[in-house]
Amino acid sequence: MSSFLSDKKTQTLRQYASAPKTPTYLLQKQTETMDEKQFLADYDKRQYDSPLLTVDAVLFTYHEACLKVLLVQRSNHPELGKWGLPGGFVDLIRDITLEDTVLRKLQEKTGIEPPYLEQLQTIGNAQRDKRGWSVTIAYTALMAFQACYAHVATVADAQWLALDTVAEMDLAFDHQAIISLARERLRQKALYSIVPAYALEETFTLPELQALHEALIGKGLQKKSFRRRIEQAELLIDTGEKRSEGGRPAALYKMKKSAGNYTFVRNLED
Amino acid sequence: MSSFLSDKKTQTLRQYASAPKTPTYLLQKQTETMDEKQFLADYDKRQYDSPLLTVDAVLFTYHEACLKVLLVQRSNHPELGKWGLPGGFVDLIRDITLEDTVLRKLQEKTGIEPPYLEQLQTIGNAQRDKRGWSVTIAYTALMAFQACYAHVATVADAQWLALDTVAEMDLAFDHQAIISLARERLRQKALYSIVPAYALEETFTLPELQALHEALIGKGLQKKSFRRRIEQAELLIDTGEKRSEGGRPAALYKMKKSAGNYTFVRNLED
DNA sequence: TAAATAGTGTCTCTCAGACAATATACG
DNA sequence: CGTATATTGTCTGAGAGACACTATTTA
Repeated sequence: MSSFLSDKKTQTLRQYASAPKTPTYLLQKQTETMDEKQFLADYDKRQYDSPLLTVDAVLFTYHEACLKVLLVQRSNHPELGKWGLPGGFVDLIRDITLEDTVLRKLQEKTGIEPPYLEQLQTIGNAQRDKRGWSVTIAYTALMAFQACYAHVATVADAQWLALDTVAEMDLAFDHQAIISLARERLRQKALYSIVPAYALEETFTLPELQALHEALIGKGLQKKSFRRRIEQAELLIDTGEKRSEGGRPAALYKMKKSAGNYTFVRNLED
Repeated sequence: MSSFLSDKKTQTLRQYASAPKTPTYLLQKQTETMDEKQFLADYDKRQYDSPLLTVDAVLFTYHEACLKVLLVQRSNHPELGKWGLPGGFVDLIRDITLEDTVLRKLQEKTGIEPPYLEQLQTIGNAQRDKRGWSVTIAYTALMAFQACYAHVATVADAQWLALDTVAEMDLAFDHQAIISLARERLRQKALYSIVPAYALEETFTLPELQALHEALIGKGLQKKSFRRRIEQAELLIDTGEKRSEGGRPAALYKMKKSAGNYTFVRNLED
């Protein structure tokens, strides 16, 4: 606490080191607010040439034993006609945060807000967009296929595409690389969390969740190990319902509120 | 592969769905390049009001049994006089990537490039800067204290401050929160990697590294466990040198090239 | 009953935690 | 030698991997 006070003192002193000898406590309030008001009034951020700023989302889902990602076909230059990630510009009036921007864009395409949204990475350089220096803040999102299928079907330029298919396509900008990055990060999460469960319906079976993790990790997992760790961490609630897939019916679970934040201390084998 | 081709076809067809009946393969090349050229010529990104974009770095080091962060005192409005993170605007001419921007800013203050630099998080909202909608791409960086001490001493507005001291200060913008975020992330890394080692000199002892991890985690660690996992993963090179701290001299190690990327499958206790 | 899918029992092996024991400096 | 710090030995326990076994459904 004493270090705090002495730091504040240093701060104030340095700030007005070369100012006239008026008592600091008077000078401070006045000049500070005046100067700042003046500054903000004069300030026009357009005088600084700044990079183009966009927000993009890699929205995954799992449907019919297949990882899919939502793409939209570009209706504007540049890269007109190519498929790419849903995204766009920040609306300085309507959006309060960057998440608002992503959610708004995803809402337009899917009709709903994804239950999982996390910032992935910001990519910015001089070459990724022909218009010049450009920055995109990329997000990873997960949602159930059924929850938005009807709405997506009504949006002419939006479509769920299997990841394997997407890998062969010529996407806009560096969106192919961004998808790879998102997938790799999600693969990691599959090793130490059950975050991928957000790509399933609200209730799901354990074999279903395991299959999703296996698809992400690219390798089979031991049923026993998979169940054991989830049971011990008490991440799921047994709904009591069952779902049959031709054999013994499987128990239907839903996630506990905080299940997405839980991380196992020990990873699954890579 | 066939799905790839059919996708491309869809793409082209959709793109010119309402265009005249000229053969597509002719029409495509022409109109596409023409339109795009025109578009890029007309394009002036300043016509779109976009958020203010900055880059900031949380640069940590470990010196005298103490975690420190490099802060600079602001010499401009807004928040003039307050201490904050080193950072600034992208130089659209000189910087090719966002990393260039951070490295340039850190170079100015420390005289060197940090051996560890990783994107932390991008924070963007309407309130964090009085000038309006503002976005900062925050990075975490680590470097040795000695490597830059001399240069930092020559920079009047830059200073290493202990994290405990910083926690009590009134920093510019949301920099306090960004530092917390960076610290928390580094704490996590201390549980499953030896990334914190980049905050030490190029050669260091194991007790030294352990002390750093303990400072980050906020809890004592078992010497044996700590050494064992590092030895088994073969992350360090024994330089053969020793350093004495009053008792038995400790072996001096340096990191292998890829040691920073290694993650243990099993975390230390939280 | 056979096939299919779900779920369990149990052994092994790896590795972190605990802590005692030993090693090598300096005064 | 006594003190300080570094390094090792070794036991315990948690939890993942392997895989065989049991359970519950449909055809």
